[in-house]
Amino acid sequence: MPQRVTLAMVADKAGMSAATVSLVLNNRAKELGISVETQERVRRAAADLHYRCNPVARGLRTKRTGMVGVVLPDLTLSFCADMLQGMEDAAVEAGCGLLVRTCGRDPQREEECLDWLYAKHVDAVLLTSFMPAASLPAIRRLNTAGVPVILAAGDAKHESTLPWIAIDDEAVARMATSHLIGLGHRRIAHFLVNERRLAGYRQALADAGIEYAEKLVIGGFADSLDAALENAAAFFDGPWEGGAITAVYAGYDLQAAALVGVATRRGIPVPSALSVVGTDGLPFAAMTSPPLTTVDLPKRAIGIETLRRAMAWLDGQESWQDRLCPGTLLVRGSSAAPRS
Amino acid sequence: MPQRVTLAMVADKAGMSAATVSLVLNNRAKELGISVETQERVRRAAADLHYRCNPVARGLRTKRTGMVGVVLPDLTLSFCADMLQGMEDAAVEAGCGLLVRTCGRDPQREEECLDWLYAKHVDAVLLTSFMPAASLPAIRRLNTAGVPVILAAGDAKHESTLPWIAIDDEAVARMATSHLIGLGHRRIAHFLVNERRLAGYRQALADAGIEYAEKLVIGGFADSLDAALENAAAFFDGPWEGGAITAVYAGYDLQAAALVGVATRRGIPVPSALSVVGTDGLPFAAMTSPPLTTVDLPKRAIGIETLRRAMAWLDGQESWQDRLCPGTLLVRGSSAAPRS
DNA sequence: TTGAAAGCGCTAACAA
DNA sequence: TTGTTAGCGCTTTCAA
Repeated sequence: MPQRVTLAMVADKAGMSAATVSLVLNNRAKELGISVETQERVRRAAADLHYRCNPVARGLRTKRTGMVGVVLPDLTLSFCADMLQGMEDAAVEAGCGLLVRTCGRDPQREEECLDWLYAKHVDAVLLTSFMPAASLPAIRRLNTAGVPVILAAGDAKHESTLPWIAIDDEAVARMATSHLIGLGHRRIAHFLVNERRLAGYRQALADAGIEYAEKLVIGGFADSLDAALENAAAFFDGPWEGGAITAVYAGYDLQAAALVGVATRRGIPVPSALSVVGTDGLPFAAMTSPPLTTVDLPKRAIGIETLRRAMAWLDGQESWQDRLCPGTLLVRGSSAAPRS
Repeated sequence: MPQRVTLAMVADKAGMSAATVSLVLNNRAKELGISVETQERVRRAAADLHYRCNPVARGLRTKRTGMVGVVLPDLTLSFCADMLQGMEDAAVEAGCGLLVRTCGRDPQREEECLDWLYAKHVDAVLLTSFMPAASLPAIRRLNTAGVPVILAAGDAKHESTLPWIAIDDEAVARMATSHLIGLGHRRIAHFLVNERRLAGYRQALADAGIEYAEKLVIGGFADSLDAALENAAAFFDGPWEGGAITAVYAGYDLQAAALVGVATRRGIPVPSALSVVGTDGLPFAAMTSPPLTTVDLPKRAIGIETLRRAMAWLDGQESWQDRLCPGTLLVRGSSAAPRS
């Protein structure tokens, strides 16, 4: 197991002191007026030896590890995985590493993750949380140590106290609902996700002069296919009333897909007897038959944006531009005009 | 921005030397015979001050960063994301961190990722690669520095030269094909994934005394839905011959789902006119109608296993038990006996 | 324009 | 049984 190449070895080979080598390799030659010849010698030696700065030693001095911590609920959710991929894209660009941790939906584990990242001396933390309130103490601990924590696509409740990048849920829901209204639907049910999507749904109705009816709003958020199928079955057995409702803004793709599946199985043709619109843009939304009309969410873009914000903060540009990201309506086969 | 607590501060508070504190906190008190009272004092002080060892400083001394590098093609693929989640599960258990990097299907980027992790001084690397041959130099560089590289669910070609944990593709394909044969199918097409799955498919046929026909094997691996749909269309226009084939072992869920979709659209009932079996156990496989019969792959388990192997290696247990992991047949709606 | 020296926080010989 | 000492490899004044 041969030694890794150190600064001292490069200095030796170049016949320079380690200090000079360090300066040159960190591109501070210009500002300090180091002779071009010296620079050449140093770079040459470094290249010859394939020198790579040891970030551990550097970190000890500079108090910067070049690593950003990421806390996510679950990589198994394609939403999270996509966002993480975005963060990774931006991390490569920024030259930093991503230290990843998952915590399910457990606030206690979330706090543990944050504390663990604190101990690891990451430079910043990107957090996607359903309830950041619970781990506020850990967040504050990080902040106190100078580590920014940025909320990515998280719950809105703490948007005011923490920097964040989020999905414009209201616009997303409005877009989906308006699409259905534009097709001619008037009685549109909504499967609840959160307050903001509900608000968007209501707004779209209001804009079109359609009266809001509470009984058309269906709760019981499903986080598994089985739960979504049950919700769907209950819907057809109840609120749907054999056709009184001609369209559903399902709020999220899992539920939307379940509705399409159950409808098909019950001989209710989609979209002719019932239009269904989801939200998320998950892969399986394109695989149902008919394929799902949905609002694609910019998961990857949010990841990129969040990482960039963190880097900007570390560079001293505290331009805390919190941001709402829009979605994109993908019109596919599950929505159409109601049959008259 | 208050100082973080250091060992020296704990030593001060406990009225002990830093060395002693270090020893106690690293649980080496017993072996060195440090008095119980001293231990108590030290632990108490550490707890009072909320001391957390600085892994950067420790890393500089011990040459261990407590971080494992992970190189994956793309987190957007649920296969990769699931495996990463497994690695994370095991990493938490092992107390180490995961430094994640993606490289697409680009061998050059793969090599860059490996070199980057080398520079970061990770303790081990877990690699999922379609063609590890290309980055063998980078792998050797890591090995030379004492960093093990373990192949997770990768290509088999280099299984002999690198430690690996892989999917038992042959068994998986045999399982899927045998399921169809068991239902009574004799003319079973296969969409190609790799040599081993093909071998498993052939073996199942041979076991049942069914003759292998090359024209039933269909190439053109699809890595996008569109490509898979095209493949499916071509299949129905060609080899299927209006019903000569009663079943397909599609080799991977994306292709299987596309076949089901296209069949449905063309009025070919699944499974009564055509049975379809996939492999992967991807989320969308449960959302097609009918839901897909598939062989679920133990993505998460592979992730766990790979990380554990890496830790075992670092602990000096070089028990290189390379391992083939089996899949699990999930019988759902897309497969049934052929109508006679 | 370059080098010498100190020290980041920790661990591991070696002393005591 | 505990403390002293000497670095790990790097950056950063300060001095030359």
